[in-house]
Amino acid sequence: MQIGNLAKETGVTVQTVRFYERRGLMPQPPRRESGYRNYGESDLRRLQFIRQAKALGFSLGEIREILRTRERGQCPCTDVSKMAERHLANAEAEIARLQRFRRELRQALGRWKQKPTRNLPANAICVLIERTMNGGRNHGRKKSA
Amino acid sequence: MQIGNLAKETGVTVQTVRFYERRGLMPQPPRRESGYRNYGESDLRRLQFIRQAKALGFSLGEIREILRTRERGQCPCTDVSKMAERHLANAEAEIARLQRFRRELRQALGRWKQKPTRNLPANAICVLIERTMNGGRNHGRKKSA
DNA sequence: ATTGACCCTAAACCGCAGTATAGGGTTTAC
DNA sequence: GTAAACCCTATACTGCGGTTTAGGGTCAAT
Repeated sequence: MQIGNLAKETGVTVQTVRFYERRGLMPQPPRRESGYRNYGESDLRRLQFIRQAKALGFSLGEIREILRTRERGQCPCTDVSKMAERHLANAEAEIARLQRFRRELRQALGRWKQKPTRNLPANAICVLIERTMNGGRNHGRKKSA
Repeated sequence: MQIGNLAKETGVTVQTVRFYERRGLMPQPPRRESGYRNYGESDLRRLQFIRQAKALGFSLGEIREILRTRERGQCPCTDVSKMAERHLANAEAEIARLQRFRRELRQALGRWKQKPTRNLPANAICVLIERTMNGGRNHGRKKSA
């Protein structure tokens, strides 16, 4: 199989396949006399695996280590489950962060819609943003560095 | 005020202040004969504004445009509220994406814990990841490109 | 007059995961 | 025999928001 077929089958570009090879995720395949890469079925499965792992949040570095472990004949699943637990924790932290962020944005927008900018003080830049300082209402303290 | 004081007051580094100047977010302040930048109170407010806008999800490019609008004497709040609505929509899409992602990871981990890898088929790489292909259960069809 | 803390510029580098460009060779069909 | 469609390498560039490095100059106190 040529690199173009492999790429088409898995939904990546030809450059990406070569990029994965440079990064050590895809093997250096045998070549024809012309220098063309020659891939087989296992390369197809491998590339599909890479896509799926990426979709589950694994970085290319992690995927490379998973594949290397497997190449040494070991089962990478225990390591993988640890990584997955970490991704899960990260996702949860990120969801929480985004929810706080969403709340803050909603409050800022809500306040501004209730009372759209009438007279902007000369030293103000944008009330919508400035009113969110100090926790959204003006009774907080500035975090000291 | 020297750049170091300004930086300390606002919790950024000196390099970041200079970086914001290059990017057009901070003004080119007057200099002493030695070349030292000399900042005033309005620069302090401006940098605090930049920090807060960044915390609300505005990019440096957006913040620059907000500040430019204000410098032309206009009120940027209407533009800002449009940007904020967009950030809100993005945040919501991202929350939804992360929630789907979290569910998929949880399912993958749950399945694997129920049935930790016994015998890995020779052509498999990692069941934990491979079982998530085709929608998590093996009765789907591969998405055709 | 020297030490230490501060300041200056220009330019390169970081992570991440590719994407693009330049300049060339091969294969296949007509 | 030539044109289209494919392949090759090496290198640079993207976005984002800075950070780091190299190589200096200035200011205050001692």
